[in-house]
Amino acid sequence: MSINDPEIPDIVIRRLPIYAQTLTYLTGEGVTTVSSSELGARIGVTAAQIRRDLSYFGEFGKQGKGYNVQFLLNQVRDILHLGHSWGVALVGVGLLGKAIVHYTGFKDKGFEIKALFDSDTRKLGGEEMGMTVNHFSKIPEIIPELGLNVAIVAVPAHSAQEVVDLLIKAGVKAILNYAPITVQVPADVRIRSLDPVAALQSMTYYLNPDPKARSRNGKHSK
Amino acid sequence: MSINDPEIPDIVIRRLPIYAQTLTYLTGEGVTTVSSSELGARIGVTAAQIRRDLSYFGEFGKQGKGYNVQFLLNQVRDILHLGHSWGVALVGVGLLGKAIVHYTGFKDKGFEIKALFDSDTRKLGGEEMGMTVNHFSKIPEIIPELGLNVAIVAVPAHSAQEVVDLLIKAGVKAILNYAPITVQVPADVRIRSLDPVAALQSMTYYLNPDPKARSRNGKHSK
DNA sequence: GGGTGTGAATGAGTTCACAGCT
DNA sequence: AGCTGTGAACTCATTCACACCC
Repeated sequence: MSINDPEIPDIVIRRLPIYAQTLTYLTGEGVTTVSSSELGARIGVTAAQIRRDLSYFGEFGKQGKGYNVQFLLNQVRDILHLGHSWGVALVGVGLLGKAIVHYTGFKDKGFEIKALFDSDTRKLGGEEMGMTVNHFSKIPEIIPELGLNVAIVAVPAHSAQEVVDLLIKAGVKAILNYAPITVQVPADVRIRSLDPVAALQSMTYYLNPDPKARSRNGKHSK
Repeated sequence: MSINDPEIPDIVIRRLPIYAQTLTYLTGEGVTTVSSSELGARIGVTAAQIRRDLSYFGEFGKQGKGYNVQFLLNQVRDILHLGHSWGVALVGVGLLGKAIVHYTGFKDKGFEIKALFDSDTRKLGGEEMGMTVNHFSKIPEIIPELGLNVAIVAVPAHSAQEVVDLLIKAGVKAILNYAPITVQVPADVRIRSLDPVAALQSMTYYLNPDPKARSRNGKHSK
């Protein structure tokens, strides 16, 4: 029941990292015990949802008491396989790619970038954080060699599908995509896309389209 | 019916930018007409979902024909209020913040960064792309002055809530949050968070926790 | 008393399937 | 013939509400 139960909804899986994150902050604050309603309030979901989500994986709480923060955090981390460091390939070493390589958050959380790829001949052979930049064509060789099955794609939209196809052929099973385009992957490969512009566009729907009018008549203060 | 219909599910709104993006690529390819099944195949959703989503806003297609790509794109852009440029405040000018300022994708898509804020005294008064870096304390003054109601938060987790509170008091109604923490906002404010680590963690659930074993016995090539 | 875990009820979102238009 | 727009059916997700336990 713990190994890859396909009946657990993906939407539940996507909430687990938020639970882990929040539990981590709670340990940092010295909180040892938390109830589903306290945790829910902190995350912005209902207590029932927290309890239902966790119930897919086991019984982690104590009636009348709540959850032991450290214990629950360990459990969630186990479920997500966060116990060891995952090696990651980064494709695309432009402005965004460089910011990603230098961001310490990945390594701190167990995702260590171990190989860099780009197609720009001016970048090839260059170094970032002690790693050589290899051409796309080296993907089929280097990725199996290093045993990587996680990749970050930070290339322009027009080469994203090509890059993703190469990665998948090389054995990658999880892809974080920064390119603003929908990429096709087979069912046994996971992909998540981060598109800041799409996120902004989905919020402007709710905004008054004429901000000048709003600021002029002072309606901006709620 | 076109102005802020609250019965339209947010999940539909969040798909519209993807439709707009895909329709934009289609115009670039010279495609003039598209059916719901073609568009769905491209995006990875069903034809029925496309038709249902669009039906919340009007009747944009022609039976037996499909949708005119340019017309549908214009309609979706109107719905999302993408017709003009939105002024944006950026809070946090660290590595990530700098990458954001220099990324041309925001301006190209109508989100123009017009003010920079940070709390680090070493950065204050400095410039990025011709804009001065102001202290957090200037938020209540500068944001209403420029009439901004969209903001990007790229500060460390520990100051995210404080910054968001300041922004909201200054009139911001839409926030793109890069800090890996859940931030509380009132119901009339929209917030979307981008957390690359959380995205990766939600995928490792599906992966074999021991990649060494996988690469050793060659199971990576499917 | 306080809080979990979970059947049952409800609500939300997706897909079916087809009438109707071109 | 081909494809939209949409009631109706269905599936999936959330919330209710309570037995049970600490």
